[in-house]
Amino acid sequence: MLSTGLPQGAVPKLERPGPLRERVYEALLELITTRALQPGQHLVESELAGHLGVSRQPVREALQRLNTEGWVDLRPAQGAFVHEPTEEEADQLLTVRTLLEAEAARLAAANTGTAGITALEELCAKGEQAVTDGEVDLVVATNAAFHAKVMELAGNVVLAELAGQVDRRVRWYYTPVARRRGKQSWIEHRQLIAAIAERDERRATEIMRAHTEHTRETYHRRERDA
Amino acid sequence: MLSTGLPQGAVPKLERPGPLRERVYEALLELITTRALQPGQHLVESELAGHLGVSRQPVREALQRLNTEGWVDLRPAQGAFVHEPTEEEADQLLTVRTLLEAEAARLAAANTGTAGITALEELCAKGEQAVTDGEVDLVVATNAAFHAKVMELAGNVVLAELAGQVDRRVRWYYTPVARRRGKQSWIEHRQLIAAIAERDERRATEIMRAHTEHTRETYHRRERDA
DNA sequence: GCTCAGTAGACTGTAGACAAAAGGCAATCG
DNA sequence: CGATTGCCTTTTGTCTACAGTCTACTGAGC
Repeated sequence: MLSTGLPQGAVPKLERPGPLRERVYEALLELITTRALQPGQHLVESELAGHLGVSRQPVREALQRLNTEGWVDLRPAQGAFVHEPTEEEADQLLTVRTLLEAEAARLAAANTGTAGITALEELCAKGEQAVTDGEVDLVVATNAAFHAKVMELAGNVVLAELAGQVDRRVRWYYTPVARRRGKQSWIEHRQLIAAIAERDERRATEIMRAHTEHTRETYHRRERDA
Repeated sequence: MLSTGLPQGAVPKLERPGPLRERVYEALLELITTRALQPGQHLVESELAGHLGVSRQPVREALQRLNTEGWVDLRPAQGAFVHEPTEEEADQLLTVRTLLEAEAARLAAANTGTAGITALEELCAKGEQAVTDGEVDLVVATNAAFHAKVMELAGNVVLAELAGQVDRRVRWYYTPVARRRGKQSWIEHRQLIAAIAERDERRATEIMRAHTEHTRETYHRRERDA
């Protein structure tokens, strides 16, 4: 037992910077997803290293990880290039996402208690408020949080990890789309919550499947309009 | 046009050693999956480096990749440890595998032509032969090849990549199990081929789902027997 | 005899240096 | 004038060295 009078939560383990490669990884991912680094662009290690104020090594390690996760292509003896998404790949990725999210919805319906329902409703309310306020960035963030919460309630760590990666890439490809469908999206979220609350696995699966499929449709509609 | 009289296929691009980190990665993965490196074991970089005849750097990079793929746990400032699979994790992994394989079966049913069917039948025949001959290792390898072929016929690269990783880990956890169910497994494979040939997506999905679920049951039965 | 502080060892995290390979450019030969 | 070949620059791939940190052991004090 600690004899100090310090409250437990107040000293959260002496915040340490964490491995440098992690921070470089985060930074690069941020730069890629925000389009600061454009698809196809050649990433030079020494350049990035100088720009971030670290040596080449952490940059290398971050690039390797980004490579295995599909964000950059690492051509041997030539360097790293920001991955260029193709139509086909985006479609395939969305198919997988639909699959994972639908399963998460099913598991969430099977496991979730009242506490989880409440949390989902709060996120939903927050998102709807953001839509009416027209705060686009907040809408997107809350949407991501909502899906993450469903994934958490599913209680499958492996599934969550995979879905996390797929989701982030999908969001990268479909950024312009996400901003288009605000209101309808949250109506569907409400339906999903209802299905989970009633522990109706089949309905939760179907609603989530339809929900993510709508994103695909919106994308293709945008394609035709453009 | 080349004016040399060299036959095109005879010089297959001058097989090059490939990046060192790749080979280290392959080597370590082999050592882990074959249980030469046991779960929980502490992997010291310099030790591995000396053993493989390379410097620490490629070993580091290989370990990082193994970490992101879930084979080793990388505790900060302490080193790499071979991941110790838990009951829960194995179960979750199997759930995800069922999901991915079932979807692959569905897509394969939607896309596959006669050529693909033939290839599957050949693999199936090979597997059945191996079962009757009692060549356990060949059975396992052919089984993996069969599933990989289905995944290829599905034509979804993203799905294939995810499934490849999940499959390999599942096979690691369930190695003892895989050797138990030989004959029944290939009967189910035959049913799957029939469903794909008839382009019956729903039936293909269900057969594959049942097929992978049987693995889980066999595992739990083994648990009780032990 | 037990606990705790101090110290030594080992390992990782990071930086810097060197060698090898690939691509581009210019000069030269047909 | 065009194609080819050789050189040069740039960038990666690998190795070695150093600093920070954690662990485990030893010895002294209670």
